[in-house]
Amino acid sequence: MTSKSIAAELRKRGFKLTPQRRAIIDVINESEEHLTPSDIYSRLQHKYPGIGLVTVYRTLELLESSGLLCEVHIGDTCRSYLTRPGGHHHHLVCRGCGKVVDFTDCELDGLENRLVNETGFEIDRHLLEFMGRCINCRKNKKN
Amino acid sequence: MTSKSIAAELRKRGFKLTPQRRAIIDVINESEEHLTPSDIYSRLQHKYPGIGLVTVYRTLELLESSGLLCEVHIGDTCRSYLTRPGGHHHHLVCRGCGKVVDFTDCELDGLENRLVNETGFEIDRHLLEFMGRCINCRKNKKN
DNA sequence: CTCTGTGCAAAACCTTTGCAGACTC
DNA sequence: GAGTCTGCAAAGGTTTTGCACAGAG
Repeated sequence: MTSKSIAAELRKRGFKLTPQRRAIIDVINESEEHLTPSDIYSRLQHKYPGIGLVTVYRTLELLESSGLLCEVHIGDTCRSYLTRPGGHHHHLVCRGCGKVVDFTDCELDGLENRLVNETGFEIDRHLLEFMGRCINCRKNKKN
Repeated sequence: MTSKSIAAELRKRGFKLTPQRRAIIDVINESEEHLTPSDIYSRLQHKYPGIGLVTVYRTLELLESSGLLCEVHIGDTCRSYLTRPGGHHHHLVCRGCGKVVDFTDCELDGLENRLVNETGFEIDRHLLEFMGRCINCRKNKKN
């Protein structure tokens, strides 16, 4: 998702598009990795000093509740974010460099139906992530 | 996994089996829900007062690194724990009451192979959870 | 202009660490 | 007994909140 379309989406929902929000979106968007709030904050210091950590938190909450960001769970922390390609998708995360590759088709319908039948649950969401090492980290040995 | 076998497992690894650890294991084990460290701490207060929150944290770390506990990610917090049935398995979590049902066969080999081929990643782990409402919460309307 | 957003400071949590004494094996 | 484990206190982080001012629409 481009930062432009995120900006448009925000406007559509009646939120203001401030330079701070734009900067935060840019930082997340330019990264191939998933970023924690402090990651984002420290990257902002270089390019857009003066933005407060509080603003980062508030912007992340806003973007997340609008469905414009998604979380990555696998790995060390559970609070790291990515811009969302839009729609249903899942992540393949590199444990070396943190790079995230998305994929969309998760082939879980059969399993989901079976679980519904067996348990009586009503299922409305699932979380699927793979973790491993990306091709570069495998070559470099380190990481 | 029974608390007895967890205790045995601990001993096998050379850890001491203190009353505090036993109490913490019991509390987690007796719950159908996934529990956060403070959940566990507050349940301990009733039955085993005097145990410190610090001990809860240390015991959770110990149990987790021994593979005797596992985390639940979907939902509000990412730090909630369950005793582990042992071996590869996944969770189906009720958003109403927090109840967790395990299942083992995740049918992800095909998908995993495809991702390996397409991305060059080496995949060593995956996280799969379903969330919904259990049969009781559906009946009760509330939750 | 209005009303949302920001930054600062501080509060509220959550989690980890250091240390002396207690307890398991 | 030896060495791990616990509890307390305190430190270190992270996240949230209150409030006055600034800035987007």
